[in-house]
Amino acid sequence: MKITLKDGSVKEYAQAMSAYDIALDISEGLARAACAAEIDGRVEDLRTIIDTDCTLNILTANDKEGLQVVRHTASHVLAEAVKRLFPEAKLAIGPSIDTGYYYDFEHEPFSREDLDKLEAEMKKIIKEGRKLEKFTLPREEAIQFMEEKNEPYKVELIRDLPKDAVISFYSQGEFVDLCAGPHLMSTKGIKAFKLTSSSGAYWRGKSENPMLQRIYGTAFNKKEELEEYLAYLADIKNRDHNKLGREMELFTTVDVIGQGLPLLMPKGARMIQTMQRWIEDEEEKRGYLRTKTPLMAKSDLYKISGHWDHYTDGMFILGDEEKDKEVFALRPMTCPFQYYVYKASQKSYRDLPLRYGETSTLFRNEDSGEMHGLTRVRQFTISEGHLIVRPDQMVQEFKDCIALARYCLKTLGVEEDVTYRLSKWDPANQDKYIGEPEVWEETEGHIRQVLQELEIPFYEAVGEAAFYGPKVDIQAKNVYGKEDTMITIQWDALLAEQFDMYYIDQNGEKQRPYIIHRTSMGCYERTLAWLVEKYAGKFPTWLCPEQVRVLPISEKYADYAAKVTNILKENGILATVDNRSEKIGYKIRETRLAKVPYMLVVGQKEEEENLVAVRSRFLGDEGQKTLDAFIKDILEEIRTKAIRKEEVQEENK
RNA sequence: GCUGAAAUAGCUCAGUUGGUAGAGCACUUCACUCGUAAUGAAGGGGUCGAGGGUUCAAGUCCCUUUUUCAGCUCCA
Repeated sequence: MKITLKDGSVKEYAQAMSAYDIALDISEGLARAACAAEIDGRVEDLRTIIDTDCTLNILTANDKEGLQVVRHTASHVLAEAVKRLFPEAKLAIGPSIDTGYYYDFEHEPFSREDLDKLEAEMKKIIKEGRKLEKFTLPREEAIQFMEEKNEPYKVELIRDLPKDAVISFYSQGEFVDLCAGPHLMSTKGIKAFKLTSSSGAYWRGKSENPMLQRIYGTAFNKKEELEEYLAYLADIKNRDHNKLGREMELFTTVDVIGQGLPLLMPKGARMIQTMQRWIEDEEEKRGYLRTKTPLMAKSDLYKISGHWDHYTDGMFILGDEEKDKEVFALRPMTCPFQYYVYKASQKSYRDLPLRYGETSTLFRNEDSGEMHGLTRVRQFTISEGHLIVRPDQMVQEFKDCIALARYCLKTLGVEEDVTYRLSKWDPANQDKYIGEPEVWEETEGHIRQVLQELEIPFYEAVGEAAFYGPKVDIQAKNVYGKEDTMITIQWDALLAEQFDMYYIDQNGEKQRPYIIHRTSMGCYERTLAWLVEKYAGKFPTWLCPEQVRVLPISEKYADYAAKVTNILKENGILATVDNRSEKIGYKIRETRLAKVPYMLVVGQKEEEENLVAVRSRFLGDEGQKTLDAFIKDILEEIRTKAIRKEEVQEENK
């Protein structure tokens, strides 16, 4: 609820609220309060933040901001518990995060048993109902205070604060922490919490800094909410592509093949084939020309492209520059290969734009700790493309690339699940990039304008550009909330120069083209992973590696089942038959667990009348149909790439 | 790359202080010929991720290594 005060005085309001046992903490520009108060005869747990404009925000248990205050306070309680049980630990930082909170400590790694002990200690601290009180110190005294407490990380934090900053601390009994707040007034306000995990984390997020131990926890206002959240965590594990994708036999990994080199099994490979055929045909319709270029090249090529200077760590290099006459590298991108396709003949301004597309396998030597399922791998295949365009065509072509990307997202049913990022260079880190600052500012401005004209909501990120140009990245989150780039569209006004690409204009003069680097659907492996998690394995029919399974009631009807299956296959439908001598219930169970959209049960009745009994994932038992009618319906569903929202909810027995 | 955890049958997992490797599912065979989420019986299957060490004896203890997971860092 929000209350605007009549007289505009926080202090007067504070007096009035004291009737409700609400304590106010009035300081620089902002007043904060938190309490348990009785309102309208009901006791509610309230946390309030009062702005100086005297609008009172009462944060109840359901407010996101209120919950973050609870969590931040829980992190202080955690810090106190650690100090009590492990006095030698040094404190770093402990903020609230989307899913809860964490606190970093300099200490030996914590075990699960340690976390359990810490939870018990936190419970005690909460029960003690410690009052949180804020006080401030001048800079030098604050530094001295933390030095006395032997907290070097805190001292470093204070030293980095602006010279004129007011340095605030919160105490809860004998435990004091450097903190800007806000906090609950009492530790009693933490109603339900849990320490979820611990792991190493670099001090201030820099890998050259010492590694601290981070303890993650979460907190909620009600026990039920905490339990719901923990159940949710367990549930999303079942959608995790890395688990479900292996269970469904979409992919696997093998020790002796190596990290980041997943094997796509028949079902996963079939899904990728379906997507690849679709994308290649769609790009053809949009004026793309196919190329197929080598997976490796001499180092000379990468020296021209700039990759040898900017990206050798990320490449697989074959050979040794000192010993070998020629050194090769597996390609980490397709750009220069397609440039040489362009350069193979002289181009007129009339030839542009030229849109080259390639289903391109790339190799990137990711650090060993980075590999994950199908989303971070060392070899992957991407719907890559480069558009060579005249500067006057650039904006329109860039828009068309975005339109193609959006079409792909819409068709896959994921258009609502992405965010658009304008990835810019970092002016403070210019040696990571090529080209002049003015060019960067200008091209970033063009992309910004394109996004605005298309009315696409986006955010901007410094330091995320390619070394040759800014880009639009279309980002998606996995089930755990971790973000990955799915699609990228890059504006490149520089590489044509490096490769001496040109076209002849109306006046017979050489001109530099611009280049758009883009993906239409992105990387097939990563997209597959995304779809597994989006649909929990229950893919739209057109994407399913097995669309129909024919189930004869008994072996007597095997011939009819085989006939039905063959007719389906002749119609391009991915169909299989289960001829085992199992009961029909058993076969149905297995087919459902395999998430096959349609099963056709055939027995005596069906064989006699040339029918099939349809049971689908969407509607359950759909009754008997002629085979022709079924084929007509499913082909229409596949042709339109329909995404059917309805699913029969049945228990996993 | 860093920190931590893990690796036992195709899968999910059990395996006490070191003393002859287990279950369920799956698989194979046989019987049953079944009408919409698990028919019954029997059987096969393991250098306990790999390499080295300690010991009379190692799935178990130690070292190295590979892979997987969580997190950090990185991701042109």
